Order: sequence, then C-alpha cells, then structure tokens
Amino acid sequence: MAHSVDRELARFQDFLQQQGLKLTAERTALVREIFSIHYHFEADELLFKMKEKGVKISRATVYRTLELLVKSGLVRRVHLGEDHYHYEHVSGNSHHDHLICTACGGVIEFHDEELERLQMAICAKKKFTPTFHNLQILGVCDSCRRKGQQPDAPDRVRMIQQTRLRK
Amino acid sequence: MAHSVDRELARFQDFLQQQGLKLTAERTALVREIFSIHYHFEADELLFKMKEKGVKISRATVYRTLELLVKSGLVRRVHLGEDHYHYEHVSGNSHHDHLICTACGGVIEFHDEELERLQMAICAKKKFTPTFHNLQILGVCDSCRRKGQQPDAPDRVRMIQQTRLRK
DNA sequence: AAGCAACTGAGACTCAGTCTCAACTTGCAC
DNA sequence: GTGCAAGTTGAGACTGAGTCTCAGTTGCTT
Repeated sequence: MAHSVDRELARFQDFLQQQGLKLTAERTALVREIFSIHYHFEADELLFKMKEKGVKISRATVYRTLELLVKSGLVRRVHLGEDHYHYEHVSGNSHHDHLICTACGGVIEFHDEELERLQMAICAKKKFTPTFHNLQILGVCDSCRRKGQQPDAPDRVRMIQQTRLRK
Repeated sequence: MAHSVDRELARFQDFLQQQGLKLTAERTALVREIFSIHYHFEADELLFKMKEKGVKISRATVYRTLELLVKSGLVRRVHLGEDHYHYEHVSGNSHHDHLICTACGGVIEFHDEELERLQMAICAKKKFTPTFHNLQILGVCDSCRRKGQQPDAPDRVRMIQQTRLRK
C-alpha cells in the first residue's frame, strides 16, 4: 500500500524523455508532493504546500508541471461541483466518478462497471469514439440527510464549495 | 413547436413574486432572448446579443438574471468540455447529457433512461440523495473520425473549446 | 400618488489560470 | 569534465469570467 513515488517518478521521466523534455528539481519535488496527497487538490493548494515546506516553486511552474502530468497520464483533472479544476493522482487504473454533497462539500468516489459499459453502448449508438468522461452527481449525503439538510438547488453548490475552500 | 415565450415569462413572474422580487424590463428582455436561443449559450454571448439589438443591459444584470433563472428552473447551467459555464433553457423536462467532440467542438445531446436508472441505483447503494447530475463524454464524433481525426488527450479539450468560442 | 424595497449600470475588484522574457539548468556531445 | 543548445524557471504583468459596490432608478403595494 504505502509505496514510494519512485515508480511514478520513473514513469514521468520516461514521458519527459520521450518528449525531449527535462526532469528538473522543481518537477521532482512536485511529483513527490502530489503523490503524497491522497485526495483531490487544487493548483493553488499545491503551491501553498510547497511554500509551507520552504520549497520555492512559482505558480507558473506548478501549472506547467500539472499540465505535463495530466498529459503523461499520472494525474487526472476532475470537476467537483461546478467549480474550477481539481486534480488527483492516478494510482493504477482506478477510474472513478464523484458524488458531491452540496451540504457538507464532501466527495464520495465510486466506480461502476455497468455504468461504464452503458456509456460505451450509448457512444456506439451515436457512432462516437469516447476518450474520457466526467460524471458528477450532486445531492445530499447520508449523514447530512440525517441532520435534516434539505437538498440544495444546484446553483448553490459553487458558492458552498468556494466558501469551504478558501481560507 | 414554435410557441411564444409568454408561458415561460409567466412562470418566471410567478417565481419572482414568490420570492418578493420584481419583473423588470431588463429581465423580460433577457427571458425573451434566452428562449429564442435554441442551443447552449454563454453569459457573455447573451450580453453581446443584447447589445447588438440595441438593448442596453449591463453584465451584472445578465449574470444576476441568469442566476434567478437557474433558481427558478427555467434555465440550466451545463459544463461543456472543461470550460466555463454554458447555459440552456429548459423546455419541458428534457434532461439530457452531452457527447463533446474534441476535434470539431460539436456537442451531441442524448438522453438515456437506463443511465438515469443506474445512477439512481448507485446513489441508493451509497445512501446518497441526488438532486442533479452532470455527465460529459469527451471524444471524437463520427464525421471527424472519418476525416482521420485522432482522439485528443483530454487536457487539450479546453484549449480547443476556447479557440472555437472566442471571436 | 407615495414610499420603499428591489433593481440597475458602471466600473472596480477578485481569482484562476496564462504569458513573457531574462536569467538559469540540464543533459548530450565531445 | 566542459561547452552549449535547448529546455526551464520565477516574477510579475496580463486575461477573462464572474462578483461586488453604491448611487441613482423603477416596480409594486397600499
């Protein structure tokens, strides 16, 4: 379970080499940090964490490196709620989608093979060649429902998430 | 098929009244415009169209009215690709999801009852009370595939859409 | 017709993300 | 190991969608 990030770093280096790009100290540090975060994160959060650790990396480099990581397949960009981008590292091939609680902001990940199959079938019917998909289901999680939370209108989600995410 | 927007205007007025809000000339003009657009649109596009017609409405009012329309259920906010918000008016209860071609930027709408049922089942299993969902499948449409378009990496989608949408 | 709460426009502001460019690394070639 | 071209970096200016403020205006209830 708790494995080192060396494998990911090696894969990233391979990718960079293939593209004629270089593995720098900054990129290495970012990869190490990203693979120590076992949850969704934002670009600015990453920037902040690096600063906290005393590793000076500029905003531009963070964004540039995230772009490379997404291209290399090591990191995925996800939409949570209706907000800006979030990222998550890819471990193995565990594609999943998200249930997002509009009351507490919590995110439940799920994976469903039948859902995947059904989407493939829909694409086939429309002669569409899929490469990627993105499904968010908004609503209220069990514990919030017990606390009597009413489902929110979808448009409130964004506000809620922003409130939660900013310091 | 071609019906007037009076029904929608009446529904909007009802909603406003319930909330102690007012139906103004600006709001009326925006509703009329929105229900004459039979496709997805952006807030700035709407602003531009109003200007073109010589109806002076500020950016703030456009955003404020869209928010009210989303709350009232007359307009839906959708994500297309990984870009900023798009909107579409709601006619009847035709919920649908989107196949988005990363080559030409085209959007194919689809609705699938089984997909809806399956999502409800997944939510039930997780004791999650859904209110709304959002599914985009990115890939290449039939005609682009015939033209030999390769599926793009997901991260390119955004760039492509931006290029296409701006004048 | 009056009064007041709600609404509007102009433009300042915010915030995520992008771009520029001079100075600095990396890594390959010798 | 040294040289050096190509790639990379940081600082900060910039962009663009969306929000906020506030003084002046308008819709609606009485």
